[in-house]
Amino acid sequence: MVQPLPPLAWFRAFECAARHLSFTLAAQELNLTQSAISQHIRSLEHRFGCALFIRKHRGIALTDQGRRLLPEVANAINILRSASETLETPADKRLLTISVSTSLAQWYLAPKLKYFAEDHANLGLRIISKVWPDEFAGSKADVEIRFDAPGSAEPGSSRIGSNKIVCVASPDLVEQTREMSPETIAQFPLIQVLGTSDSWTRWSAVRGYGGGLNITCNVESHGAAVDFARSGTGIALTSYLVAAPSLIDGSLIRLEQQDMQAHDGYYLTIAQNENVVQAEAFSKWLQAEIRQAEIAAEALSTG
Amino acid sequence: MVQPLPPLAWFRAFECAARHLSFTLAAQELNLTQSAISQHIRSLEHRFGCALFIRKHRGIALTDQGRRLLPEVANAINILRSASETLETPADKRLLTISVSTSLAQWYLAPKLKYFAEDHANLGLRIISKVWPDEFAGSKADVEIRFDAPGSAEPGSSRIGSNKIVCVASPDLVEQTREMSPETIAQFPLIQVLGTSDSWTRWSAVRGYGGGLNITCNVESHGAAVDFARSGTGIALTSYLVAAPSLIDGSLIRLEQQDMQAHDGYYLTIAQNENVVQAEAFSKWLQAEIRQAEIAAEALSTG
DNA sequence: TCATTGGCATTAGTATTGCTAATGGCTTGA
DNA sequence: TCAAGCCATTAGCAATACTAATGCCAATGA
Repeated sequence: MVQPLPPLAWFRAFECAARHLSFTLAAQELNLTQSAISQHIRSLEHRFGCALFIRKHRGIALTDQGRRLLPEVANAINILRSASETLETPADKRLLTISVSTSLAQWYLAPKLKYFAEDHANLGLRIISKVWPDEFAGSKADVEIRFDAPGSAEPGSSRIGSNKIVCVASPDLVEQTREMSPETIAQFPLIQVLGTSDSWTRWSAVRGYGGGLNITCNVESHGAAVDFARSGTGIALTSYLVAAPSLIDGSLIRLEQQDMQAHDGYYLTIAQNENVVQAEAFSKWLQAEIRQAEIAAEALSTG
Repeated sequence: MVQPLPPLAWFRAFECAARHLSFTLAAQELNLTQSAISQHIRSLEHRFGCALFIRKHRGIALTDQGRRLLPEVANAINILRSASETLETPADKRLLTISVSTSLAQWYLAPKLKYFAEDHANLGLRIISKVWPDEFAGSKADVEIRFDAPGSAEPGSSRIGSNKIVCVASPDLVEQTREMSPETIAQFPLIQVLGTSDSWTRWSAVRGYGGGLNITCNVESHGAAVDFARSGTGIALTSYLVAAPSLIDGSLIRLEQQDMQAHDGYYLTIAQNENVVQAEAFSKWLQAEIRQAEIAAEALSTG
């Protein structure tokens, strides 16, 4: 059975106090109070069942045991400190490469990445925007967020966002805020996103609409669909998470209370490498932004 | 400024997991849960800002950084473990020498030391009883408890007990439990402790009694005074802490509600050596026993 | 002689950390 | 298809770390 070693903090307190022959000076060096040092030393002595220092008025002296322990502890601490310093990459030399769908680049990274960057001032960021999933192959990014079908996603990836498909349009185009029927929606010019099965055809089936569809515009991404919709080109059937910022700022409005469950979605993968911690930080930050945007958009549509 | 090192527990978790290539096996070896190991590794990776392991299904592999860190950490841990083992004296080879006044030996250690010994089963105890303070000189005991005057006590010693002097006698001798006046007390044979200024003379002065004193018996210690008082030889003026056990068991009763503040007392000194921790443990135990006895005796006298 | 100073010891209280239990996710093998 | 094995994560609680405050003591200087 492995006997637990004392905490490193106790060893450090001991080594530092022994070097200074002073608890007070050791406290200053280690950014603790003299009380903390005193307690650490005492705990170490209790743990070993022997005194390491002789307490004198205005100072301390090492006992024989303390003298024997000191070089060993100093050596071990030096090894750990050196190893730690070797391992730590200076933050200002680190570059995080993020390969992301243009939709998310446009509607989340462009307007918001500066906030992440502020919190990670010494972290370099390299953003690569891509449209099609196969463009990501061999890209060697630390973080990848690609738009893909469930079965095609990378092993170890996780889906992000609420997985909703919504009908949105510029308020100028539709000139009303009441819920629209599928029949009315179908009368407008429609914007279709290519490369996904979440299409107007699927929308018709889900809504039980059997009439014609006036698809006048095909775009390559949800981000583009949002762009065109904002300019009044037509009604877009698009990803809620991509549309959320525009719903929040009023550039777009939802035309149906009911949303459609998305088949395809955004999948995030983190490379297991020396940047994994930064990649996870970015991933968490982005997903928080998305969630926040979706919640805010939701609040608007029900307020 | 010294950057704090990660806790040793994190390093140990890392080293052990790296050696086993398994968090689960590392947990078994270190007597933790797999969850604890996982969290330690994760914390270490966050601390260093890089991954140390590549997680695979059913196992882990070291990253380049992990491979670099492992020998350094393993070395440091081995140094600390070896140093710790060298320093720890096997408990069953330790002998605590206690040099103590016969009064305390007789009335506290003889009846109660077995309880301390039970809690410290592997600690040898050597009790040396002494009467006169000068007998302690050069005794090289780990703990000394000598009866002394305040000014003569060893530097660094601390006084123990409540510092009260009381009049006690066997209930058979005085045949009453009512408070006795000084005049009545003085009619009885009196037992005097030699070598202390807390004498019947001082008692007379404190009580404002100007008559004669019937001192028929002089003894060399408070413990002996208690002994003689128990056998009905006379009324003893003695230390409350020494008399407390006899007051508790009813062998003696107090004759005055008011006690006299002691001038002399029992002074405890702990040698600063490799037994300091055990000496302190003993010291605390004994003082707790004394306090407990005095409190119990007090409760009886006011109940 | 006495007040001051400096340094260690101790305690109480609070914040932080360490750990377990429970559960989820994922891949592999039967 | 399902069980098994292993890592990841979360919630909750116990244990620890630390500070602030204070006590004690001896040396020093006025």
